[in-house]
Amino acid sequence: MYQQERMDEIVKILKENHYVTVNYLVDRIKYSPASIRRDLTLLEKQGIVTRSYGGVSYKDTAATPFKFRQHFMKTAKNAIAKKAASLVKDGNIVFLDGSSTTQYMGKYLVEKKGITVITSNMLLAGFLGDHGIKTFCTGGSVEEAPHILGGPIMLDTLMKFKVDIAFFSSSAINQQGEILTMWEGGAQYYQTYRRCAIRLAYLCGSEKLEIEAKYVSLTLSDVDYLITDAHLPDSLKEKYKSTVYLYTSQT
Amino acid sequence: MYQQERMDEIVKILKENHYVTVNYLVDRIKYSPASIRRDLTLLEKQGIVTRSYGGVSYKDTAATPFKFRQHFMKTAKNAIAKKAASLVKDGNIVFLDGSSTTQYMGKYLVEKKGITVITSNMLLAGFLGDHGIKTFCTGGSVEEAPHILGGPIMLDTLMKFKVDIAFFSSSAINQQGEILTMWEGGAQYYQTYRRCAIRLAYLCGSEKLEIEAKYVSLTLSDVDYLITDAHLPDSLKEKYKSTVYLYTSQT
DNA sequence: TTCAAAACAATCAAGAATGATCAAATAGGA
DNA sequence: TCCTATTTGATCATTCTTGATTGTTTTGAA
Repeated sequence: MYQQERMDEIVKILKENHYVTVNYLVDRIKYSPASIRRDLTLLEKQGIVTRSYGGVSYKDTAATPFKFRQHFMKTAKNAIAKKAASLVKDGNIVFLDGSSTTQYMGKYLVEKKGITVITSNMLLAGFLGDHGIKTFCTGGSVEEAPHILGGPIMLDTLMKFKVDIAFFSSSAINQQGEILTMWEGGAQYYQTYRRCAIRLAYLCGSEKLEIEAKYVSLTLSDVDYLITDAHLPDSLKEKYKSTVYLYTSQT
Repeated sequence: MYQQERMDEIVKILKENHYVTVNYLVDRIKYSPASIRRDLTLLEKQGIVTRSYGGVSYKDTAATPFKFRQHFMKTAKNAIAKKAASLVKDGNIVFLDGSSTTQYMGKYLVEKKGITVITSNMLLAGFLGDHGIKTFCTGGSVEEAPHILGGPIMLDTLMKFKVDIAFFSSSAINQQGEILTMWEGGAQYYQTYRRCAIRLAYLCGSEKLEIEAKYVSLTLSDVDYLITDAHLPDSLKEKYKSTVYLYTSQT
């Protein structure tokens, strides 16, 4: 059994149980504690699980809800969001996906004139609507995070719009400039964004850099803007500088 | 058992009981009071519980990102909502419109097994999703009330479902049993509900009775259930008793 | 207000889990 | 077949958790 296979097994077990001890995994997978731990370290890095002393739990974002407060905190996500919002022109039709980074764009978007926003984040939709922005919610199935929508209905609705600029975020981006996701359906989402939007902006926190994840969706050459708070490795910079506008926001 | 698992257990116990004593937890979880207390300190820090001398209570408002408290107040709307929810059978596909009355149905619906809910109320969608109900949000344009969706997108999405029972409310109902609305597009909504749903239930607070409004949408003979807290005039009772199940809920 | 009992917080030693390191085992390619 | 690069499991030092002990705070009754 290889590492990847083990990690798949661990995720499978966690989907059934939500929480298991390391010893339980050692028992079931018949590998040394050291190897299991290594797998868990990786899975945690990919954001799939949350480790705790003695065990692991499957990361359901619903367990750690954040209230929709539009702080003016000096976080990395905020700096990225601010830069991202500056790409929106008055009158634009804008799409924001359900990621936590795009949520931070809310408070910067309310200052724009005559824009229309489509989003799959219900909290964000409510916030923008409340602040006088013409807002559409995509609809769809309520996912793990109880305010994010997904599924085919969400994509169907999105495709009804001619979007000027779409903002999204993903699980990871690797050395080759491939935009990756941890879950099977993810690729389809990003590819739909690409089809619907004239300009596509990828928001990438530094924690997502040079990490591997399971599924490939787009490559950097598919996006028009890359907004990050990290310094990209030179290999990526060279390779994509002709296709991607790079913005590095410092906090 | 490790700390994380214990904390999960504590939250689970609190979801059932709202308040428990520390000793009770010690008894049930079979760990030392010191450890239980440590767990509680952490849970309090995370904003999940509130400690008090001798016990803990569950802070359920923090658990949902929506400021959506489902009171058990003895209001008229509540009585109507409770009766309405009793019409939902386990496994049903249910539609709830964006009216304030249907919103009260949330807490009664979380007790049903295997139901699917479609709604144009974003707060309700979040609440139900958070409580483990398979939930779809219709999508659409964010209307005056910043958590209610409407417009053609909303109706398009709704029409994708084969709904067992739909619940809605309107502005008024007149002496002739005509269901009225104050705004131009309203009729189209109700007519769509009728088309999509096998059974249609109309929730009618007493304040809506025998009032005139501008636009006609359906008549009482189009709906299967009329749930109200008011005594209908005999003229209406007579006229429609063969087609409508009438429930009068007293507060 | 005072007092005793119960609950709580702080501290500590023992034991368990973890991370870092390294040698052995394994896989893949020449 | 041999060689190299990677993966694995064992070892050991470190960190974390736990329940007991101690002293402090809160509570409710006198």
